[in-house]
Amino acid sequence: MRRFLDITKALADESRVRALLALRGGELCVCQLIDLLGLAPSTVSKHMAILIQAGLILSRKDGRWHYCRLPGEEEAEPAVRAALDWLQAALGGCPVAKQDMKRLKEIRRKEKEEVSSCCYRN
Amino acid sequence: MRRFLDITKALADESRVRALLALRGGELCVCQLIDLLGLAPSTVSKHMAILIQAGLILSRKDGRWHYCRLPGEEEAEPAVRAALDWLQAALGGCPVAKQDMKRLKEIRRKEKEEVSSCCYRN
DNA sequence: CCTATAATTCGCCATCTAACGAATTATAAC
DNA sequence: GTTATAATTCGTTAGATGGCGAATTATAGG
Repeated sequence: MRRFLDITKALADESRVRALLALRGGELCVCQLIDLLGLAPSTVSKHMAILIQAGLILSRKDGRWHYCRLPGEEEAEPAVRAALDWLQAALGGCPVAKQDMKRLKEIRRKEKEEVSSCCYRN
Repeated sequence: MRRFLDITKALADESRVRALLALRGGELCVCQLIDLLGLAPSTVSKHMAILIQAGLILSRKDGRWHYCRLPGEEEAEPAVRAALDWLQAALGGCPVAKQDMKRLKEIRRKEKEEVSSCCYRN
C-alpha cells in the first residue's frame, strides 16, 4: 500500500507528470528539466527525488550532470511499469506533452551548440 | 491533463483506495463505508465526492441511502478503466484489502439482521 | 407532527505540499 | 587556487488536504 501511494502521490502533480512524459524521448539532465518546466532548480531537484523514491525514474551521475531516465521494461517493478504504461496511454498525445516535446528539441539543440563551442570536447 | 490529475489525486489517499477496493465486492452505502473506514461521516462524504468527481465511482440514491459502486466495463472512460485495473493488479490481494473484505462480510451481515428485524420489510 | 437515521455542507484546525531564495557541495575549466 | 556551473539541502511561506464536530437537509417510521 505504501509503495502504491508513493506512486500515486508522485503522479498527482503536473510538473512531475510533464517530466515523466518528457523522459520518453530519452534521458535528460536536471538542468534541462529546469529549463523545460520553468521552475527553480531546488524545486525540480525535489520533484526528481520524489519520482526516484517512487521508482518511476532512474538516475546516474556524470561529472557535474545528474541524468534522469525512465526504467526499461525489465528494470521497473510491475506496479511502476503499469503506472508508466497507463500514463502513456492517458496523456501520451495530450497538448501539454506535444508542446513540451517541441520545446525539448530546442533544448537539446541548445545543448549541442554549447558542446560544440566548448573547445575541450572537440 | 486536468482529468488525469483528478484521478491520480483521488488515488493518492489510503482511505479512498480502501473504499475502491471494498467496492469490488459490490455496491455499498455511505454508512457502510463509514463503518469500514472508521472515519467521521463528513470525512467519508467528502472522500466519496472526490472519487465521484474523478469518475472512479458512480452513485445512486435510494430513500435515505446513498449507494456507491464501481463503474462497469462500458461505463468508465478509458483512463478511469485503466486506473481501476491498475489498482486491482497492484493492491487486489494486499493485506489491507483482505482484512477489509473480512470486515465487510460482518458489515453486510449486520445489515441483513437489521433488515430482517424490521417489521415493515417482512 | 415528532423523532430517528443517512448524508451533506460548513467552519475550523493540524499537517502536508509546492514553490522560492540563500547557502552549500561537487565537479570542471582556467 | 580561483571561478563557473550543476545540483542539493535548508528555511520559509502560501495554499491545499484530511480530519473533526456542529448545523442542516431529506427521508422513513411512529
